Amino acid sequence: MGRAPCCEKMGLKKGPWTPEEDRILIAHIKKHGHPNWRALPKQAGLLRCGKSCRLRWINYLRPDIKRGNFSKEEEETIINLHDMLGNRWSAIAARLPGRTDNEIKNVWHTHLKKKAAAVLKQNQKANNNNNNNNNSDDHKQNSKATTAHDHQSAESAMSPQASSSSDELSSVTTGETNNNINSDQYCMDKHVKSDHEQNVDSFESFPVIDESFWTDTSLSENSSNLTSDFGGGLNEFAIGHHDYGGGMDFWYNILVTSGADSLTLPF
DNA sequence: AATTAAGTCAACCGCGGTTCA
DNA sequence: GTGAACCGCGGTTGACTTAAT
Repeated sequence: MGRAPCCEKMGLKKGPWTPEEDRILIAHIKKHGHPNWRALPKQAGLLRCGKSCRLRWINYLRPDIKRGNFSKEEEETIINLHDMLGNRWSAIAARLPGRTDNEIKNVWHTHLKKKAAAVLKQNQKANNNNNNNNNSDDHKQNSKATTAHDHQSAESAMSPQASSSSDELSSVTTGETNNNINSDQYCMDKHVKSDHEQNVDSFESFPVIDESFWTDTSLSENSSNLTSDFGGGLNEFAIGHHDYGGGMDFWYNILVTSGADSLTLPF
């Protein structure tokens, strides 16, 4: 199927935006919104393609953009989420209010990748020491490492908090959320899991879950119980909406069932 | 002070998914 | 059912800035 070019190249401007262009774009969106990005530049009198306008608005001009350096909490959140989600920048950005996927992507490639690699190196060193001291732990470590994010390259699977067990998955959230989740909320997750604690071992032998398994928040946003046939030894999974209130709408549990067994993983 | 290398980040490109006629 | 149009995403580029020599 032939695809029309995203915009007519003739006469359209490229490169950095001028303050005047910004002003025009902001004024137009304030007045008319952006129901159709392709038509917008023409209506606004901008010599840009719709794509360029959209990008400029999303990444720079939107009023709810948070500018400035990333906090330590935000950086840790990105590392943890990247460990879980891989390069799904928009999904990561959805959990960091005011930050854009582009900004997060840049910060990852410039700062955090190295940081995470250093942590990995440290962990590997520590693991080696542990292995030398106690070889009987090997099996447990390895089986626990076989989780949903295990498909990540070594480069991305760095975080000690998020990568070692499902307990720690529950700590992966935004800096904002970290501030909001108190120990009781953690207990909620842990309690759910402890009900199934005796089942955990049997789930450790599950096949690696492909990245496509993870659903976007937008998908599960409106469904408190999204269930599906999963196959590959799993009969069903469900994504449950954790309503903590106070901005915690993006917190989910994942229920995985296999035969009579089931396990709820906080997400 | 001049040059080069490394780091940063805004913007572009191309692709896949979705919608609609 | 098909194809065109559109949107959103992730990868990449390249201009600019800063640090090192």
